[in-house]
Amino acid sequence: MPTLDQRSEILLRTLIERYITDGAPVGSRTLARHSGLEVSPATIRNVMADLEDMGLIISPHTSAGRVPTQMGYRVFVDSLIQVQPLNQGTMMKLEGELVEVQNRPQAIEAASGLLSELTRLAAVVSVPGSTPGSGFRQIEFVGLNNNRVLVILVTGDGEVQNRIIYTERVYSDAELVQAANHFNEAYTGQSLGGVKEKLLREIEQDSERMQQTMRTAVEMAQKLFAAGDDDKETLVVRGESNLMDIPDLGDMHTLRKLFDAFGAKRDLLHLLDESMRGPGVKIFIGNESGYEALEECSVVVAPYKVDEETIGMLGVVGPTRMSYERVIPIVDITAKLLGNALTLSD
Amino acid sequence: MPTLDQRSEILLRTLIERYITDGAPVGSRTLARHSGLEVSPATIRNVMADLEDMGLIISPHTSAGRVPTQMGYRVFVDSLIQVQPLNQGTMMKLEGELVEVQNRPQAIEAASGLLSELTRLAAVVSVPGSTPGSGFRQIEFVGLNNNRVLVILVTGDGEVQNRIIYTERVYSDAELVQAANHFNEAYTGQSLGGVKEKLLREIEQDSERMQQTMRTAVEMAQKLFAAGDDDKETLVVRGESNLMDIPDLGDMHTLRKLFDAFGAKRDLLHLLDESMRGPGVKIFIGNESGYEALEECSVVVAPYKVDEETIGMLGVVGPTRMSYERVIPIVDITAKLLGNALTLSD
DNA sequence: ATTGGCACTCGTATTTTATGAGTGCCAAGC
DNA sequence: GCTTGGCACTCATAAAATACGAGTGCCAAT
Repeated sequence: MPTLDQRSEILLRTLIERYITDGAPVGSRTLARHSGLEVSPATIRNVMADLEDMGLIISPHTSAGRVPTQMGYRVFVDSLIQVQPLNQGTMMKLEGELVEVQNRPQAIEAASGLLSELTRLAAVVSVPGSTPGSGFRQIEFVGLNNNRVLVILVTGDGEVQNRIIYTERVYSDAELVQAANHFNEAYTGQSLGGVKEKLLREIEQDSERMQQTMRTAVEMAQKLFAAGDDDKETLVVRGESNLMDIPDLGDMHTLRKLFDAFGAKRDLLHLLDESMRGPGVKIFIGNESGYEALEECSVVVAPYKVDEETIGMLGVVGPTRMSYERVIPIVDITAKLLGNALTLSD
Repeated sequence: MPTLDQRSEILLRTLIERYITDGAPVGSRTLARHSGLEVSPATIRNVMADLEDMGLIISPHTSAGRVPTQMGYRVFVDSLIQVQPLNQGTMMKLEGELVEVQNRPQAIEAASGLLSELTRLAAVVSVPGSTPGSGFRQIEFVGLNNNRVLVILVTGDGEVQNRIIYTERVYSDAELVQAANHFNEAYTGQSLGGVKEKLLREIEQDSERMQQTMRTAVEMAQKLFAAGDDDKETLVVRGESNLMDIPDLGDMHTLRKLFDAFGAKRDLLHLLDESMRGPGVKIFIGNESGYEALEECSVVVAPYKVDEETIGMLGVVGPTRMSYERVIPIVDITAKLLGNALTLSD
């Protein structure tokens, strides 16, 4: 990264700020008026030429002003940005709506809604699947018709998973209750991974010698683990339609690809997962994200933590030309508040 | 509805068919060539003038051809349409993917995916909430920290609902188990409505005289009903982005309103609910739906039934100029197959 | 190093002109 | 009394011509 002298920094910053608010290429005269520097447009033109040589700004055509390049934005968010403190009202709103939340889905809903509403961009929140660390708490088997058994699994943090398994024969209610009791007595409090491991060991033993109850329990368990994790980590997207009002993303083709990405969720989820390491707000500008659909976009995300441990990510997707100064603190605070809300309610 | 003679019908039908495929106003010469009638353009112009007087077609401006009005489309779908039998391949695909489905969410997912893929439009599927008729089957209470109790309710059809209730005091595991037993013994198999009613009667009695177990059970029940239905009927929308490729909905403003409607879900859900009565495919053309966001759209929906009873709706949203002849049978069959799949798996 | 001056570029908006599909109407024909 | 060819007319759309002006790069002067 080439080093910039003070004046260049000021000019680059004001250029980007103006471009972000106006959306039009910024010329030397405008810049002279708004930079606060007491120099003529001609001087500024010289500096601008230098900035262009460095690859920080570019002019769309000969007789237009300059616009920031991706690298320009990068420098801006890394070292020039002056994030705005959060407006009193929005702070109140965020706290208000996130505190009175009762459970996890409600919290996610509130956070995504608030994010998209406050930033007027598309909000994304990654929702962790089965919390890996949380222990086994209770299990119930409910017999259905057609050799099917409904399994209800409650984990330590109060999450409920249920899935249906198909069995080879019909089990009586009594058998199912016994099997459940076996689990509940033997494994309560242990981690799910631990339960799985112990069970596999039990299965290794000659099943002929097991008593009937155990056998039933073991068959259930096998089927259960075979059914696999039903609840993958997933992604909530809200306020996509906000992006349709943004002229930068005007052409339908770009927008279509973006919406497809929202629908598929896979790529976005991957992007969020990858940036889970490390605290604080992360920003992907344009193709930094590595996904074609996000070429014209920036992604601003932050991790949210429950009990000091990061369990998911949240953020917004918007045009490269977004108001980072306004968006960053919103994403930052929302992540913190969501973490708090979940810590309290879990 | 003014009656049309044979020739007018043929002309209206071919005009609409051509307009649907080409998207451009249809003139008298084109119509003469494609109607199969052996008459001159001049004659056709006379008929077209009549059709315009009746309000079935209209010309965007003096020197363009004609396009169908809303009323024109209505007449078309009501009496002129010649629905195409379902393509062999798509039939196979529908059956294949909908048969191998294991549970309700999976089925809904498959149906919406198939609908949007086959029609290249936006698919909507209404997902019934707590099935009102299905009986009470089993309940479990799991104590959490902070005076919270997790309630797991299994209904007769194998659906699981869970919600968290807040209690005034801490209950021991034993108390909770006893309370659950009370419910499970007393109410299994009864309708949810019936359970609620009986409980209210129990509550009426002086709670002083109840034994402790009953008291606990009753407190749980009160809290539970107060918590209200968590799982409302909801709506799944898939393939919205298909609509962005459709030139008819080209202007961003229309599209934005449409996507907002998809996001809010309320209006669409209401529309689907209202048309639940009666069997078969229903079509709302343009503002027939009564919602501004759908002004430029048509909605094609059909109810799906489990055990002879309609439990939800499914269909597509697309431009008024959609290929009804192709879409109607797809929606129709998908509804039937989804019903079958759910009947088998429930 | 900074600045005013100046010729030059080039995207955008506006106007002009041309094109042609389609119409309504009329008078003649079956 | 339908049907039809003929014809003048309309008007959206596309292409070409013109005007405008914001912004630039460069240079000579300070």
